[in-house]
Amino acid sequence: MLTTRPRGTSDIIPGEVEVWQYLEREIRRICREYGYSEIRTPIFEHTELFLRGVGDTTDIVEKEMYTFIDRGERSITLRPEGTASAVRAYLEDKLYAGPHPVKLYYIGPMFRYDRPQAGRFRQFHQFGVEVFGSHDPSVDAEVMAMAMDFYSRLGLKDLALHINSVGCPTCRPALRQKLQEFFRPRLGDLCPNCRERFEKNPLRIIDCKEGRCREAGAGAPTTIDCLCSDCSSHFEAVKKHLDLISLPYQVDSCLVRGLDYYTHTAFEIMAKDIGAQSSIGGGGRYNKLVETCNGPPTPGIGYALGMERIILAMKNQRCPVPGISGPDVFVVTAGKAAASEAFRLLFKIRGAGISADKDYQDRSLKAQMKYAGKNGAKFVVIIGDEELAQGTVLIRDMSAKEQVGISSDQVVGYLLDQ
RNA sequence: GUGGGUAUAGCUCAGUUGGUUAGAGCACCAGAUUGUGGCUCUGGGGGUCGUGGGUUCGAGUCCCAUUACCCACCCCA
Repeated sequence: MLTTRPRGTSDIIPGEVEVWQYLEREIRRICREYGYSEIRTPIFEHTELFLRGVGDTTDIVEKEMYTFIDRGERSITLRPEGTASAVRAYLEDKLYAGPHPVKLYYIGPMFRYDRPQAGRFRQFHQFGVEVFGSHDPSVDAEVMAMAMDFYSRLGLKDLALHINSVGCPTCRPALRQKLQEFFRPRLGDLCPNCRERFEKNPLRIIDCKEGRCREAGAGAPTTIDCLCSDCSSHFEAVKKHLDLISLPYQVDSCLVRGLDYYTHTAFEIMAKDIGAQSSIGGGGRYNKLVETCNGPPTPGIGYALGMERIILAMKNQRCPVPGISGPDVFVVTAGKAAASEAFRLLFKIRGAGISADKDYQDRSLKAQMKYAGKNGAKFVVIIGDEELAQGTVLIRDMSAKEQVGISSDQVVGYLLDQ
């Protein structure tokens, strides 16, 4: 072997690809039902899009981006997430000029330079949705509901929806100040990481998973304590809408997502039993992001899930995946002379829209039958010297274990009737 | 970026205190049945034991290094 696949990437091979195709089918179906249209954006973008969009103090931007200089000396980055590109396209392709809200979805690979572990890869796949142009809290609820609906369609259970409000530029400064006042005397108790966050983004301290920071943060002011009246009433309305459709959730005032663009609503869906990387999807509102990208003031909300993690959860919970069927017909030959006729017949059968295959390994009749059986062929068409001489073939129904002889020009018609 | 674990056939794994020619199951191929699949039986192919050093009369086994993978921290989907 010349080389292996790069670290943190994977091949999706036959036998595994079927669950991906199933997921993609279900994604397209639910998106159509909820009124989302697909958008496909480039896999790489100008680096500045993510610096501005995702936020240059985030871990993603600081240490996880695949950034390189192209031959035209432009700084290019393999997209680490989908929202920034969607916002860029919303502006660049002037989607803001059309009717609102604009509801988009995407499926595709994302890239983050992390140490791989269970449920975490350097190239991974996200399905995400974005809604531009509505402040309505019912949209927040609908995005969460759609996510939960999607999981339940796949048969996933035991998921927890955590929600929070992270405030807006009106209430952030007050929260920031309160947090700094609270943590200033406890700075020594915090992890080195959080000591840096103290200046840059004190909000993140209450979201830190380190034991010492959790202890130091006990009793710290929460985002919810400091919400301005707009944020507060929006959050109450979101919860009301979730209640209206009886969607269970838990308020987690420590939930602060790692992307800078979130305002108001933030949420995350957690799964047990998929390892330490238990977040199976997350999102939130980003009412200032379009402006940050030099667009007109436009509210937005989005959500994304990691497809690898979904598949992991589905495996662990033994969720059924629709089976893949073998070819409808397998053409088997006995004797060299029959091969030409079999090849001609194979294409006639395929020409009628029936899936059909044959042996390519010069195997014995018995081995061909075995191969056909293993591949799940529904019917086997058998041609040997005798059939060739008589202008007939045998058609064997594999599950019924019965076979009939018919004239070779009636084969397609016979198969179509089955 | 930090820590722990693992590496033997295509896959899952045995391999004792270092000791003859490194095994099993599954998978693959063939035969039993010279024209008929799933079951059974028999046989076969396939391994520089991750890589590079070292210790030893002798290393899959012990030591060192290295790489890859897995898991966790962190971060996130």
